[in-house]
Amino acid sequence: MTAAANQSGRRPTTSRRLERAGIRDVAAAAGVSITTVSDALNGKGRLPDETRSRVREVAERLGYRPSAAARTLRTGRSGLIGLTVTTYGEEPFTFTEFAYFAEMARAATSAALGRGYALVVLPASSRHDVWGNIALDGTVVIDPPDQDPLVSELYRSGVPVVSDGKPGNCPVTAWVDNDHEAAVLGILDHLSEAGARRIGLLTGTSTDTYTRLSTEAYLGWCAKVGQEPVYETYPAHDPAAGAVAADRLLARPDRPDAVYGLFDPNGTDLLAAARRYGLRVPDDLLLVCCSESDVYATTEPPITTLSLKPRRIGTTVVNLLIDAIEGVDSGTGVDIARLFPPRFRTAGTGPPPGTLMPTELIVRASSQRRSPRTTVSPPRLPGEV
Amino acid sequence: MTAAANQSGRRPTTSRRLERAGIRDVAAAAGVSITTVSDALNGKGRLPDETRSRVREVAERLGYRPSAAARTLRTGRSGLIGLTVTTYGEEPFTFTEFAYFAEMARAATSAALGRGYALVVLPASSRHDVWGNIALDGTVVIDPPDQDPLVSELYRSGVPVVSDGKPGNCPVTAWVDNDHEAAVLGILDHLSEAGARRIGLLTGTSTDTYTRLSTEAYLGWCAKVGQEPVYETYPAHDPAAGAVAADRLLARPDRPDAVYGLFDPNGTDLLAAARRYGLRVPDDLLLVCCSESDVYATTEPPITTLSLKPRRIGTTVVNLLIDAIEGVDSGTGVDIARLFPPRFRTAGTGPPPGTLMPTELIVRASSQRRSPRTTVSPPRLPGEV
DNA sequence: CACTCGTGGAGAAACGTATCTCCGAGGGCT
DNA sequence: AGCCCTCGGAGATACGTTTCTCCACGAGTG
Repeated sequence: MTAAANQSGRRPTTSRRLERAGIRDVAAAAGVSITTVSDALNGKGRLPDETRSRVREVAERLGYRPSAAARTLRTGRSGLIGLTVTTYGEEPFTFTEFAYFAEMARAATSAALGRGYALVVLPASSRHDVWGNIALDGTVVIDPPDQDPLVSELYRSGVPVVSDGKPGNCPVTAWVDNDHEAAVLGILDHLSEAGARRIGLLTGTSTDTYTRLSTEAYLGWCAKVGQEPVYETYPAHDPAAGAVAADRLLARPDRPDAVYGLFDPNGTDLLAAARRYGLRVPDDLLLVCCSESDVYATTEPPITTLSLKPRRIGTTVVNLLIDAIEGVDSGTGVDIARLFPPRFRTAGTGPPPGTLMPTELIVRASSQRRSPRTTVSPPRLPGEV
Repeated sequence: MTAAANQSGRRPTTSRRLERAGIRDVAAAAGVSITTVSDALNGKGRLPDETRSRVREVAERLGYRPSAAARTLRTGRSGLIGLTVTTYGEEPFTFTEFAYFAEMARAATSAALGRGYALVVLPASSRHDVWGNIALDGTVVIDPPDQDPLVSELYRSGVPVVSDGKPGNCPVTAWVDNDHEAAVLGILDHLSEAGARRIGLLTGTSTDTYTRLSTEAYLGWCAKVGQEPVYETYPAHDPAAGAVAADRLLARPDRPDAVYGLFDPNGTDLLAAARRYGLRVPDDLLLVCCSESDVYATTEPPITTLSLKPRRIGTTVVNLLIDAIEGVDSGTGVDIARLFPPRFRTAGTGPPPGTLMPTELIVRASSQRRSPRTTVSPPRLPGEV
């Protein structure tokens, strides 16, 4: 083996530490060329099965593991996909803080792995330039703000970017988002049907697409049905502010008789606020909030939630991204037409193709006037089954 | 520029597509050698500040981004750390399913990023060999089972491995774990002091360290105080089985008057089972379960939980791993003595160094006989703030 | 004057793979 | 007999860094 290695003209160093076997060593041991080894292991080239299996066996015996770094350098593919959330905060890294992110990230990871890619979770910015140190085939960006410099930088360096959340003004390869307008309108209609006369909204101050589109849909609906808008805003990343805003909303003189909260904790906050003001849910106040958490199935009363189906989003985003990565290939650009079937594409010329995904309203007691008699805090009597 | 590139003797191809600027291009544009560029950008070598800044400026102007792949190939460092959970299931990828994993992974990610590394979440196994395709500087393994082939393989190929959970028979570089024995004994004592006469245990069937050590501690305690063990086991990854096991435990003729549940959902399951059997908590049944979820702060009654402090674990694991990675350096092995101060090392000769971290018992109403009168569902009176 | 020594920097060898090009040897066909 | 075609495989190059080695040169120094 040493002879073979030297014969191939390298490792002139005297101190032969134990090193991982390279493709050269396999070639020498199998008595073939490097090309043959590469072809045999990767199933390329034209080789008789006998040679192929022999090479494979030798490689196995030597414990040969191809160097991912070398392969990446050569092929330009790393099999790595970045996942980042840019909007919410910097360091504390709110990932998995909200159930939405956790679910979405999990689905994305699974989808990526299913296609042979791995996910790297990255912050929008960090002290060390981690981004520059990692070879990424593409990036998934969650909720990019307008003019996100990170996205622009990535796009400029040729890395495909697919965003979760319709991008405001970022040049992304593609995007996926829920149909927020339809979702909000659906909820408002649902609440109206349940008897709501004045529907309030608990929304955020940030400018991300979700907040913006949802709020706009609400305002538009108000204008259409002739209701005066009743809403409170707060910085969505501040949990304490949410409770305060919920309180404010219910303290208004024009107190709504139904509220939709855009963020996950709004449900409990609104419920608590309602209790403070002596409002019974759903009798005096109808409640819906957007959340992926199943704790709302067991609150008192259970709260109707809007699910954004983060699993579907995560899966779709990753698949779109990988399609783009593998489509870039040798051509000068992406064959977008093939990647995104028209049925899912928004009409338009220049802007990147987007996919709108439906949401799901999980109707529970909190938004039904005539609900199966959910008593407020039923004190179950000690007794038998 | 093209002239410069050709002058350096490459790119004989006629079709000059737009390519990312390489270090050569920067060198040519700045009128220095490649070495100088590399040194200037990496702050190595001996260069006058003037040269350094000039090179930096040229690189900036050209939008030069060093190739992570090439750097990795050359240096043998990728800046990537694998994170994997081997025990629980295969495909569904239970990550972030339990709050423990989510918290731990988040802390690990943060800690890694803080030191310039990124985390890659990987499954114990997948169809595509993702492991082989990624250059990993090290790996964090959560709860490795005995004789984990993955860990062995990693260790054999020289990748440092630090495990969360004391490894049974795996050759890891280091490990971190909670002091499960102390935790269980503490809980049992706590329950005894609260008046428990017969303490039951809800535990798992799997052989991971956590389950094993906890169960052994329980059995040992029973033997010591002379109580007959009362416990039920179930496959921890099956949520439905947990409810059934909880029911079994409370249906026994030798029904315990206090129960400790080893897994996150046990609290709600036990609570539900207690209701079914008409047992009041904590009056008829004391309850403690191990969980990171804060829903137990708002259950009826609030349930005492044991927190494994996953954030601390995640941070420690990653720091230990990076210490090992950066300690391996050029020497033949790790300078372990320097990395792990004696105060945290378990005594022993051969086995890998381990760190035991404390847990925290969050005492709530469910484990206190004389609790501050937590009324069942206090109906707050309608009124003002 | 010969010498060392520090400064600033250039050259070139890896790192380990994938792949493009090319080549020899048979074998069948005309 | 000459020619082409396919099979099986070898050689060499490029991917883009980092880093080891070495060199030129000017200034002190004995």
